[in-house]
Amino acid sequence: MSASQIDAVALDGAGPLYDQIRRAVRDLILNGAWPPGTAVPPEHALMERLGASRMTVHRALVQLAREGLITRRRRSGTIVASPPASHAMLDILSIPDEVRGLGHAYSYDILERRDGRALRPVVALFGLGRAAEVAHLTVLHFADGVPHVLEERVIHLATVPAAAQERFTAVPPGDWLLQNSLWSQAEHAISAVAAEADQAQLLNIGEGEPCLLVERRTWNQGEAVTAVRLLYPGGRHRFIGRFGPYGKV
Amino acid sequence: MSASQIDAVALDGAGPLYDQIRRAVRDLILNGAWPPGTAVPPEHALMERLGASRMTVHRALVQLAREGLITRRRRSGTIVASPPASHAMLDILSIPDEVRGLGHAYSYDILERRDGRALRPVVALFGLGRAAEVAHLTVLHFADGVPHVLEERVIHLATVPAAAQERFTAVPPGDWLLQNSLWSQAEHAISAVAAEADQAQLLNIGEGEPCLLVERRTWNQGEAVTAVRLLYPGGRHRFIGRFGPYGKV
DNA sequence: AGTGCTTTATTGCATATGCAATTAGAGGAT
DNA sequence: ATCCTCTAATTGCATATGCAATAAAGCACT
Repeated sequence: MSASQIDAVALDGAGPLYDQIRRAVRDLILNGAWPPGTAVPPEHALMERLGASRMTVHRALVQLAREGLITRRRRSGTIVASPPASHAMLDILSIPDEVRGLGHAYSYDILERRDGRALRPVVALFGLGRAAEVAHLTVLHFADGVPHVLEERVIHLATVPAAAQERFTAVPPGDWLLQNSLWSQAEHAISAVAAEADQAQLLNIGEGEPCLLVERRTWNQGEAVTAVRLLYPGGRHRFIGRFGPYGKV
Repeated sequence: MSASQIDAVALDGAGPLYDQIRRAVRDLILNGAWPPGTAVPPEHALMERLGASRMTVHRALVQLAREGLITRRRRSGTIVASPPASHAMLDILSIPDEVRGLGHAYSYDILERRDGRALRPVVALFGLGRAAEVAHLTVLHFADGVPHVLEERVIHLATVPAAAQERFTAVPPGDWLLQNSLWSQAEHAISAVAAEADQAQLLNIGEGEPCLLVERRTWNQGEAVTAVRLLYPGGRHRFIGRFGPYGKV
């Protein structure tokens, strides 16, 4: 832990001390200053730096650990955790994982790629400026060689400049983005639609057959990152979630 | 707080003391011994009863408050909270609320009701005994008079005996169950299907049109409570959720 | 180099103490 | 009764202290 890292922890004076500490550390993690794997200063160091008692620092860190942002081990210390790759009711962030989890062999094919100015609907989707540079991608994912899901994706190149050079030959764009970009907020919508002719052909189903459509938009600190539409053949897929009265189980 | 209520708090000796206390109180809430609104003993009372220090009791209760099971106010004390009526990404537990939230007038119609022995598929759904008594209900929900969602429901009468007498004239069965039954676990699945002829007619859409199908099963302490299939016309509905890398936002 | 022992840094847990903030309820004044 | 004030019950927060558990790091000996 370098001096600059511990000096970055700064309180804002608002609310209880333990919560100021919790938010200070949380913000350093969420905005990328402390990427996953970074060592969080030990309680004694934070204690000195912040002039708080150890129990107060402890309380803040224990809470962050419960929230999953950090991992703590006796003697080893505290490190920033890797964000979980799956979420709540929909374990669909990584399509390779999803397919392999079902016991199938995974493969994918980039059908089309076009980089350039954002089209009007994309601009509307994110509220971008008219001149925003984006990458448009169409990807078909297979399970045991059978079409599994059709992905149409837009990546905002101003937010993820490295994507302009990336060919996505080894890793599909969704997984690549998980590892090469930060995101702080996402929104998704689920609906049912009838497959259009070209989509039906790609997915090897009949035109008009019901499909699950998952649309997801992702931002980092208010800046657009990516938007994706995933079209699943309805007969073959269902999303399952379990929960209790007070939240996920 | 009667003596019987505080005497019900019992530790199991497993793990940290604060966590034993947390689980003891949590279990009393989840299994219905302390229904919503019940006063939880003040910290001093629990302290004496359990022989723990106030800070330890405090830690357990603060955590339960963060989890949403109890509400605490200075001087007033601590009470058991009402379970939230909506969950995670899918705010679909109360259809009246859902419809009104969209700005429409809500109404519903019980199309059919049949009480008796569970049919074979229902038995399989829940793993019930062959002789289990259930209520089968078909309900159509309207938004501004337009069909909104078709509900097919099964209620396990052994778990919710009061449902046998209830006519569901004032409150639809989903909402009635929320208020008149306990549940500790639920599972739901979302898929896309084509509307069958009779369903399409009820929903006033074309046969074969894509629909979102939400299937939910609910248990209390391992005993089946209810199962429901909700069929939403696909063109008209989408479920939206927002979340961050570490969970719901 | 490896092997086993000891030291020590770090977190986990529980207690005791004190004061602050909130507000229900008691009691008093009108 | 109504309003006001005061009291006291209850939770919220921070500190200080001590010990336990864990495991990394160092060290001694082969």
